[in-house]
Amino acid sequence: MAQRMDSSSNRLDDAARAGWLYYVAGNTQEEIASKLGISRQSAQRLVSLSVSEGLIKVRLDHPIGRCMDLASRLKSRFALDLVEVVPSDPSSDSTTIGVAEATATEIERWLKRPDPIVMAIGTGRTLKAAVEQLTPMDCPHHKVVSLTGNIAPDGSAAYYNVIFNMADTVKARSFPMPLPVIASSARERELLHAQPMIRRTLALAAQADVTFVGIGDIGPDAPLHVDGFITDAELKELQKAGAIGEICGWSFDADGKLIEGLTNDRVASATIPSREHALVVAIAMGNRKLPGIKAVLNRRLVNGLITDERTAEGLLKLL
Amino acid sequence: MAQRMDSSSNRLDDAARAGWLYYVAGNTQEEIASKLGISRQSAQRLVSLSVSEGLIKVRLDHPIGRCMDLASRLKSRFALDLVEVVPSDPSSDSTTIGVAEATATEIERWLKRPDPIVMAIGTGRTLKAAVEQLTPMDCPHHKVVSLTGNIAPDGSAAYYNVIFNMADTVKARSFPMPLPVIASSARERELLHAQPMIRRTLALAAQADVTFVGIGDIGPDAPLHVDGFITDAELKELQKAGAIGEICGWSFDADGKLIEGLTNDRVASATIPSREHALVVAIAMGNRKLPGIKAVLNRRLVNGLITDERTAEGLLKLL
DNA sequence: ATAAATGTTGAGTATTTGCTCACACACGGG
DNA sequence: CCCGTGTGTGAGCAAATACTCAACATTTAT
Repeated sequence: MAQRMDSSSNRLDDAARAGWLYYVAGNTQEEIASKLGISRQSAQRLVSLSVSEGLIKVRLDHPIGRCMDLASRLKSRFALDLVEVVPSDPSSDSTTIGVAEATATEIERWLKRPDPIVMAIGTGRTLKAAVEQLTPMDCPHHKVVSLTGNIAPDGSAAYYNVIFNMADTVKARSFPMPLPVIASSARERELLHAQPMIRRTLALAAQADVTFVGIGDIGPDAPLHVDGFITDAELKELQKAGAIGEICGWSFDADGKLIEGLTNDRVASATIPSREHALVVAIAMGNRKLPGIKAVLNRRLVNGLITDERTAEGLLKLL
Repeated sequence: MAQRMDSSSNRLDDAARAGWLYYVAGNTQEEIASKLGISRQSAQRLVSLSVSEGLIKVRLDHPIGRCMDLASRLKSRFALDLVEVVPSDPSSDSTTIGVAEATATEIERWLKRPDPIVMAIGTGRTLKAAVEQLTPMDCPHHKVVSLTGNIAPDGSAAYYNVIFNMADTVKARSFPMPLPVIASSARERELLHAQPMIRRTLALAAQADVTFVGIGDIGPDAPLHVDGFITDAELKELQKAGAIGEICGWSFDADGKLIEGLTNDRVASATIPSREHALVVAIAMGNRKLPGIKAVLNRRLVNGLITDERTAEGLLKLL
């Protein structure tokens, strides 16, 4: 007489059945056990087996599901600690929509902590949009320090410096940098950085617990140039030297390596805090920034990224 | 300035995120809580929301998954309490493969119970195959009662009567019916049923806790005819009267209604136990039996069904 | 403007689940 | 035939999860 089919396939069948009863039918493992005439533990093992054997597939039917999938791939691909991928709005070419809100949420998450932290903030349109999304809070125990100078070339306050807005909204102690973004000479930068107050601010920035920076591109519409921090000639020189992006004014090439000389000799911003000791989050989206983001990630300059779906896809596709 | 997007979509987003972290990334709810900066309870609610909102879809990548899906549809469609759908072997046209094993499993499940039960058993090829799959056990506390006579027209033991095989294998107390399947006349049936021993057996069958019956077709190869219980002429008459299937010899039409007169006046089998008080499981598969199964289910003659994938599909497709 | 209705939250608690361990049983080699 | 070896099993326990409740916030209706 035909013997029972071999037990291994039987076991997988049982596992499938148990998994189905558990995940699809919503049975408890004890119910499954009694239905299958086995002990609860065995039911548990079967359910667990159905998962480990890959019989059970869960998927998330929500736009955000895709985002989180991309996020987790970026995370492992670039050894990141924090990745937020927000849904892309196909009908918008804004470079802040979504990421601004997400960044605000992430900033608030840090500011909600009861223990005092030091948060460093870069500059740029994206960060400004993010800070505008912040909910007013009361965080006198936190310190917010700017990584970049807040003086525009014409002597006015740099429009995209966000430290004041931020400090206002969240009532934290703020540490702006009363400096130009790019000094007129390397010598001037040394002098400025030698001032005790600036030194203290720079030191504070260096020990930030968390840092948020934007990434600028060095294309024809480079923000550094559009905002008047660098001249047409300086932009061209940077491009010729291979610069494809900048963070807080520090230009880097396609490998994420800082350009030697040129404007980098005069950038008055604090150096980007080390990702070794803290969370350094880059916020950037859009095709124009793609090569810059790629370079930053490859070079491991940051360990956090907030971007959108489309950009995330681009990053992963570019190998 | 644009306000935060309305909270309902935000909430669903969070739910999706939580659901993703929970089901896809395998985080614990406490981890999710800390990552999202909310309380553990809120994380639990979000996860639960993601499920109840249908954001999370689980599916089973195993042949049996389809079976259980079919089973659950049959269950609700025909108000059944037990449905087993086994995978179909496309390369086999056996009418017992799979269902035999499944039936054996189900029978064993009942026999494993420590409290004494009464199990009624019909007859037929399918049940015979099922009983042959039974694992030897020791169940002296249970009673197994046959629903049909075990005497073939030529006076020999009916081949497909399974009560003896079964009792042997599981060591249960057995109650066969020393009767022909179909008496020679209505009057003879009355006399036979009036015998005290038969009456007791019939009474026992009527109070069975669980019943397993096969379904026979009334086509050209009707088992009743092939096995010699009815003549060619009787088969034709039944067909003309609209019979399309039989259980334990009781013929019924496409609505599941018993044929009046003809062989049904002489069927010596016990009446099929009522599904009101017990589990009555029909075991049947194959296209030939499809109309019969359909009729039985529509008429609610049984509250259990063991069949295969293909047949289950057929049943659901036929309206 | 007030009250009712609705929804959200955290705390506490009961239930459910995952894990470890010791043991039993079958299989295959010496 | 006996003895590893390895697989499966159940008990017990720790962790994780689901549920209930009361308080509070927010919206809606009068």
